[in-house]
Amino acid sequence: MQENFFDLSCDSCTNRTHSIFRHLAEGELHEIMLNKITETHKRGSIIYREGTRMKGFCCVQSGIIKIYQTGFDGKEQIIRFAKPGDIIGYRSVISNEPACTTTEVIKECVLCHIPAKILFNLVKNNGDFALELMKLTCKELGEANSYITDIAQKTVKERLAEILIHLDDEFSEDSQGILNISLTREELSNIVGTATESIIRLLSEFKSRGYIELNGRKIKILDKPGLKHIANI
Amino acid sequence: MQENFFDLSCDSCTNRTHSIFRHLAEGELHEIMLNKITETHKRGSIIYREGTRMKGFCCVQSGIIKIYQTGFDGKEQIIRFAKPGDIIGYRSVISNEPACTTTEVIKECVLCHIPAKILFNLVKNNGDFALELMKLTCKELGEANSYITDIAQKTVKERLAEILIHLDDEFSEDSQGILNISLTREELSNIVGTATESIIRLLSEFKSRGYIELNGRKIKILDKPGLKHIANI
DNA sequence: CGGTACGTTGAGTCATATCAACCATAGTGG
DNA sequence: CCACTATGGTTGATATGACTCAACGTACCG
Repeated sequence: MQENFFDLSCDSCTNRTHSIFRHLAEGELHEIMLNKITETHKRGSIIYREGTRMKGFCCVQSGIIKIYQTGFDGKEQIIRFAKPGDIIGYRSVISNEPACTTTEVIKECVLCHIPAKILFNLVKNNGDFALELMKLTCKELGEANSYITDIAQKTVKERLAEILIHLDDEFSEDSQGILNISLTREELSNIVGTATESIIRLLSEFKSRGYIELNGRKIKILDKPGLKHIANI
Repeated sequence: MQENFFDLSCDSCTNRTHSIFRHLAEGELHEIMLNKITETHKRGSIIYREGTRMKGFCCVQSGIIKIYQTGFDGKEQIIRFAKPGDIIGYRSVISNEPACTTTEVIKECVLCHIPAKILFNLVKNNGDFALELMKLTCKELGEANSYITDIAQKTVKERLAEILIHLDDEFSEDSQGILNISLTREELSNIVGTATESIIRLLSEFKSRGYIELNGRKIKILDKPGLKHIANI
């Protein structure tokens, strides 16, 4: 973890225009800039753990973070990823509960840490921001609900195909189908909710059938419609 | 569906003090009362279906509603239940997406239908309400995340035990362990995410081991700690 | 050069789904 | 009033998807 003394101002942050902060007044933005701490975190470092009382939340400036829960036997279940423009930790801040997820850097990232107080003030005093944040949460909730249905009803093969589609949508703009996120087989299995060996077998099946191309952790989607068909979407 | 001409005023609604509306100003409450429509819905009736564009949301005055998603092959996955004091449909209103769940009455209920506009105004103009609603959404999101982990990692037996615990917590105050909600075996299987036959077999196993007592759809919890142990919680 | 983490493959096992038959109950219509 | 039908519940037999275990290959790193 390394503190940056030349913090990027939020004004010039290229993520802001797509983020939750896009409608803030100048004063509000200024308030954030005065109070935020910007840090670089290396791959593998933990931002916060399950059970932590959060004193603030984070805005992702660059990099990728995996957000997971630890199950009874210690197996991690990846809930989602955060990428530039996303915020993490806000859920626990708002509901004032200990964090129910652990967040770990999987691609070196720059994070802006923002105190809880600022979030509360924004929600209370800026109706548009409150609505924006509500929309975000509601969207996440909808996705979580859909994932419950999927995991409960679909086979591992269908789920893997679906996850590949989602990863492609989220992480491979203009890269011709190469997933711009590097995951171990075990991490893939922790998204899908299955055993590592199952993922390996299914990936090589998808490869042999021409749906994907494999090169270590690089995965290239060759036949997206085909995968969609497998995934029933 | 039957309209009640003598709507209960929100002032005197006994649910309000525990609900999202507990901190509203008098004027805001009055605004709701002027615009709401109160209706009685019989068991089995659908309040809204997946894909519907919502023009408002509902506050549950009495009864129980099941909220589910329909999977690829038509099998329903029950996401949660709504009981007196809960609100339904607000997620789609806020995120301005078509409803992603279907809601069906499982115990005759009285619902207050409230226009979307009122919800937006409250979020925008009443910071405390916005915060309260955010808290609710964040709590639901946390629960959804936990359920993803459970469904992905626990066995059917563990999940059924856990669901029975949850149903007991939610639906059997002062009824000595008798679940105050009547569900078919199929509905139980649609919560747990398994086949009806599996539920039947497991319920009779739990019964034979003295964890529960069965009488048609009436389920009585005899050994809650035992069930918690099975569920790993 | 050995160590550690990750990836792969095969074989065996088990939990759970599926299929099929049957019973109980309640509501329906002639 | 009784056959008729629909719905829900139960049980047993069978099939299979997915997990587990074990062995081994591979690559990177200090």
